[in-house]
Order: sequence, then C-alpha cells, then structure tokens
Amino acid sequence: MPELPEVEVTRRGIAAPLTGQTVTVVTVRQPRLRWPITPQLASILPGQTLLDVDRRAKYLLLRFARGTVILHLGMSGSLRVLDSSIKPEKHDHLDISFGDRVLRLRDPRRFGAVLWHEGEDETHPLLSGLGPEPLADRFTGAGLHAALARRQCAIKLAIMDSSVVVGVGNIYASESLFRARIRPGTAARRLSRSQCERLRDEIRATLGDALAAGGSTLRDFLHADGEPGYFQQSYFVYGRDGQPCRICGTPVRMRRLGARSTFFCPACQR
DNA sequence: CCACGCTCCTGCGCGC
DNA sequence: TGCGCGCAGGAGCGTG
Repeated sequence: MPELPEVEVTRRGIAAPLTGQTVTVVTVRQPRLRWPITPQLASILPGQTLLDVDRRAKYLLLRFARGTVILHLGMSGSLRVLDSSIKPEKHDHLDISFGDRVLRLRDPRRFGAVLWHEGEDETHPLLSGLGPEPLADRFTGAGLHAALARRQCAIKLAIMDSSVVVGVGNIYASESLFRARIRPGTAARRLSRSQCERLRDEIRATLGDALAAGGSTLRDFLHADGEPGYFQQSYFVYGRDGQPCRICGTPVRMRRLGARSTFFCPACQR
C-alpha cells in the first residue's frame, strides 16, 4: 500500500516527464472510487498545462492554471506515465492524456480519489486541518509533545492521526515506534518530552530511509510493466510476528490496535 | 474535544 | 487454471 515515501516517489516520477505538458484528453472508465471522480474533469482539464505536482500528506496535487487535481492512491492505487498507444487494462480507471503520453491511474480496490478543486488548498475539507509534514522542520518534538498532551489513545493510533502528523501509515507507525523503543500501546499523553523528541526523529528517519530506497525506482514510472514506485524494504518488526527481533533476538509480537495489525519487540520497546 | 466503529473494494490466502 | 469464504487496509465520517 502506498505510504508517504511511495507517494513522494510517485510525485517525482510523474512531475519530471509531465510538468509543462498540456492536457489533450481525459478518459474516465470507472468514476466510482472512494468518491466519484469529479464529473467535469473531462471538460475542465483539456487545454490546461500542468504547472507543477505537489504533495500534501498522501495527497498528490496536480496544479493547473484554473485549479488543482487532488489525487489519493488509497490502498492499491498507482500512477504511471505511458505511451498513449499502450492499451488500458483491468482497473485502469482514469487517463489524463498529454498528447502521445498518458498519466494512467490503476486502483484495483478503488479506495483512491480524484477530485477537482478551485481555490486555496486550505479551503478544501480534505486538506484543511492536516497536521505537519513529518519531513518538514515544522514537525518538532515539542510540537508532537503538545499535540499528544490530551490524548489517552495508544501512541500508535495517535501518530496515525493526520491531525497530529500526516503520512504515517500502519507499516511505518510500527517501524518508527520500534526505532524509538516505545511500546505501541502506551497512552499517548504518557510520553515524555524526550520520548517525543526521539519519536519525531525516528519517524523522520524511517520515512527518509524508505524514500531513499524508493528513489532508485523512479525510472519505473516510464515503463509499462512492473510496479512503479513500490519497494520492499526489510522491516524491523512489521509483518514479522514470531520472528526474532533484529536487535535482540526476542520473538516479535503482533497485536491488534484499532483493528490494525501492530508489531513490536517486547524486549526492546518499553 | 476525543474515541471508536463503520464503510468503501478486491486480491489473496486458506481450508476443503 | 477449483471454489467459497473471510480478512486486510487509508482515512473520512457519523455517533456517543
């Protein structure tokens, strides 16, 4: 599932070949994603030039003169830049064509979203109220500590809450907490200031490492086959229930937290 | 304000 | 090249 590093790699992968290109045709084959693809997209976009591709949380923001395409990949979404002659396959729901190249969205589970928005980002309900970007300087240990002060929920749920910090999904939540040596079930408000500093640093390091690993897959965005922007890392704890901790050898444990699989080392994490 | 459960959807793994 | 079932998962949203 695309987490923030994958989304950022996707952003770079599509921005490079498409920025400055002008939309010729929009083809919607299946509008029913998480919300319907904005119906007017096919009439609005042609003739407009892609000015830039930004990212906020896991939302990709395709900038045009008249507005922004807000695009989320959900759980199974992927974007590729292909030659227009390549035929769409099952689950290829949307094409934004730029002459002989096409930006193609594939999303088998259809948890993604493609919405047209005119106006400032902050005026859109999906973008207003988002917390800090984890890789930006504005995300600080002190700020995290303050955000957690009244939260009784498990720290893992808190860092997956987009009003606290954006872009930390299920995998990297477990990984960051392992690296910060904090139990996922700890009440958020119980974290000390120094633990928050540590957690902040490890969230950044975890996402940063994944981003670095994904950078090498950029070329895949211009290929027809292979999964673009996806990269299998070797995780410390995620998906490793019962296997030895890579640091101390103690079997990794799995538990449910907010209906999500959560992994931790009972010895390394207190 | 906060917490929690529901919901969307399909591929996959499992048991038979 | 089986079939039917149940789960996983991002994140918005409604409810208490």
